[in-house]
Amino acid sequence: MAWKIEQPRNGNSVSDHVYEVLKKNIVALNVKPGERISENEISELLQVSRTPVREAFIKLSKEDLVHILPQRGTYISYIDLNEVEEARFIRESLEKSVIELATNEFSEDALFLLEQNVASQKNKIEKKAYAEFLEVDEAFHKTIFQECNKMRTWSVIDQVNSQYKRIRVLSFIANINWEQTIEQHQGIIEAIRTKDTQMALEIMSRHLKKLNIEKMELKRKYPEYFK
Amino acid sequence: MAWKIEQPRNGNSVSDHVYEVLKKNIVALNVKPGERISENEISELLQVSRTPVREAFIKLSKEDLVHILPQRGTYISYIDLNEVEEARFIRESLEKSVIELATNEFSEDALFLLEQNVASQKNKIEKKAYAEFLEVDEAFHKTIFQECNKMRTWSVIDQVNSQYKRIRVLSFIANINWEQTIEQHQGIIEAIRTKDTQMALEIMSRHLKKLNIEKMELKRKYPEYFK
DNA sequence: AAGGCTAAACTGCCATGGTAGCATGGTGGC
DNA sequence: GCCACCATGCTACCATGGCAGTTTAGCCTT
Repeated sequence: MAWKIEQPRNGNSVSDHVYEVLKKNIVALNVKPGERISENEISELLQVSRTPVREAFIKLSKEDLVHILPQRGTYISYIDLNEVEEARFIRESLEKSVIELATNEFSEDALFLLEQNVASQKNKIEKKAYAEFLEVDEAFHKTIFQECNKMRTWSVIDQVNSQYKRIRVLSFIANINWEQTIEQHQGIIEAIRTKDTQMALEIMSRHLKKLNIEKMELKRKYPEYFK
Repeated sequence: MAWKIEQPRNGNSVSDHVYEVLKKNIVALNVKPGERISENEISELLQVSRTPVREAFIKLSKEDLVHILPQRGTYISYIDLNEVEEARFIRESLEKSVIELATNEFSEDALFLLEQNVASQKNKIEKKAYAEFLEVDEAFHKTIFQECNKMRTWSVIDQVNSQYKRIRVLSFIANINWEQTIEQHQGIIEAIRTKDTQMALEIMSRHLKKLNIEKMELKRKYPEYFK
């Protein structure tokens, strides 16, 4: 129930703005799974009419972040481990395909960007700025897709992964080891640089499978968030 | 401009109904890329108010089937070969990952379904029922995902592929050889049965790369549909 | 005290009206 | 003939009202 709504709408339409505010709050677990929200409630909260709110609900339901029951109510979805696993499966498949491209051809400039990014990651961890770390982490992967000219593929991942971003937020709270994540990122850079496809595939695989180990533990610790 | 709107709405909401009617017509190329449509026009055509039409437009724009220019108009998207290629890339990646699962474990019942499906494919081709063939073809692939318990992955493909379904419709008109497609389907079944992962991967790869060859030719033949 | 009924209070859904932004076509000035 | 200007008519966007279906609360009956 601790909504954060302070962000301004940068040129976007009202509808997009509502969508983004809601999405951020859901993913950051500011609003708990199972909680009921309504068009009226949100429209008052954000001082807009019900129409854009409704449109935002529809978009969110397409990503399974909310669950609309016609004439009954709209609820924040519980985290569904089956769904998270399939999101991970999809992501692994696509990331592997792209990293394979990356080990064949990758510009120096983009490599530099990745290096910079990892430096930033270390910085965020030291400062214990976990939320910011997550963003930088995402940016790392996104950069690879960008350089391979596969931005649409990235947007597919981005969509599917709103699901499991919530799990990563939980990981923070549970304090999983981040050093390993950064090491893996450095390994990926190295593999791209040396054009070692096998190495890249293997690291990426392990990198994304980490989540598998965490999942069960998190569900045990925070059962109220799960289905 | 030859809309087909006769289908009844089966329990769906009005909004979903409008969405599906529009999507089918766009994919089937009943309405040409570049053409302008408006909330008013469609709402009159389907005898509903503008709200559900607008919601349908938003959904379609998420799949890049239409292009919304705020305060200006909404246009049917041209077929963008770059986009089609990326859709193909995504599909190849995911289909390969799933077919690998399928060669490890697949029930007899599901294998039987696939056999039946291929029989149906032959039938459709003989009857020259091309539109129906496309549906059965889709069902073939869908069945594999279903058996592997990866329906969400399928829905990702389904979404991304509305793009290139339009190309397949064009393929009909151009009369590409369908026998090869059916042969490949049979090959996939055989590979699953014998648990021959390598064979399955290779056939699937060729199966989906067929489109690559057709693309350029189709663009040459029907430039008015392309960007 | 417990169960059953009704009415009020919700929900999301759809219709409709108003508005700002943009395209277009025509007019007047040069 | 050319161009700046403005009126008109379009668009998607958002606000608002009414509605049918559902939940819930409270009263009444037993």
